[in-house]
Amino acid sequence: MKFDTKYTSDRNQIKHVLENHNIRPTSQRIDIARVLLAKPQHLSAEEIFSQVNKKDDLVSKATVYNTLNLFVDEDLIKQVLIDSSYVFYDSNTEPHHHFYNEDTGLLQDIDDQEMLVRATPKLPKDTVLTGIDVVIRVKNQS
Amino acid sequence: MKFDTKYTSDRNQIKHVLENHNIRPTSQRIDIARVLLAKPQHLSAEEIFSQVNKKDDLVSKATVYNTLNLFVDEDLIKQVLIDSSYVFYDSNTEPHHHFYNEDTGLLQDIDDQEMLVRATPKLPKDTVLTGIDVVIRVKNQS
DNA sequence: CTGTGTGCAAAGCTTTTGCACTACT
DNA sequence: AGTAGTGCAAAAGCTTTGCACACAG
Repeated sequence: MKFDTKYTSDRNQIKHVLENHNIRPTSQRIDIARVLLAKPQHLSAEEIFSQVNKKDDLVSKATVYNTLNLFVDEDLIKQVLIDSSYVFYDSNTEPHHHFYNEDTGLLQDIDDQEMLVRATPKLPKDTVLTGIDVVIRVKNQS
Repeated sequence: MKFDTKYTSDRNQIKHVLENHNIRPTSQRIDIARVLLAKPQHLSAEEIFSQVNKKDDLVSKATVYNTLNLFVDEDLIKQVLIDSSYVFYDSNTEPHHHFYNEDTGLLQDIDDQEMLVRATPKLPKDTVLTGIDVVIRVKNQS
């Protein structure tokens, strides 16, 4: 698979990425996207908030949350649910799954080629598939 | 597989179930377990809180949360993470996976025999498996 | 009587809402 | 000038903490 060109720190490229996802590129949104799109990564809302406001207080927490929800709705990023009230935002929107280390809190992608899910259950009546989330939980060898 | 005998509404049986899981059977804990163990089901903390306090206010919200965490730690129930800040507590602790209907919010078990997961990725170095969570998201046919 | 365990009010989080403001048309 | 979109303070909601009380040894 070709490397997705959306990863960048260039404000102008980010502006185009946002526009491609039907998101008006305001300065707050560019600041937030700039943190997320620096590379494929998993960040919590809190981490994004503090990275965005590293220099000065530029963007409020409410805006960070609302913007992340917007990005998720527009398929720019994905939510990954790991732990009761701990949500990660994943800049990689390709279908993929995760390792979660319960000791360290580290979240790690599972290489697509290594993961084979034969999920063949009949869906409930009159429903269509929207996604499959797999989290493999591990802990450190004691 | 034999039907798990832990499902019951009998206070005395519940007392024994709690003791088998190293949980002191106080009246609050029996009230909470009684709601969960009535049958295999998925309930949110809020639903459990209101069912427990249906008649009078018997158990505080803090105690409901702390008790649910205790039950999870002692493997009496399982947490299922579905949606940003929506945690279900599942009285079925057998390994199994879930359908989640995004339109209705309904959470449904996937029959073990219908679900075949060939998860063969190499675990991260020096870690051991603790669990695999699969959530298949569906929506109503439009 | 002492030490461990328990329940819950209050505190501390995380997330959403409602509204003043902005900026396109 | 009107209307849709935006950002954020304040509100709401969820979960944990810390401590007074209860209970077992």
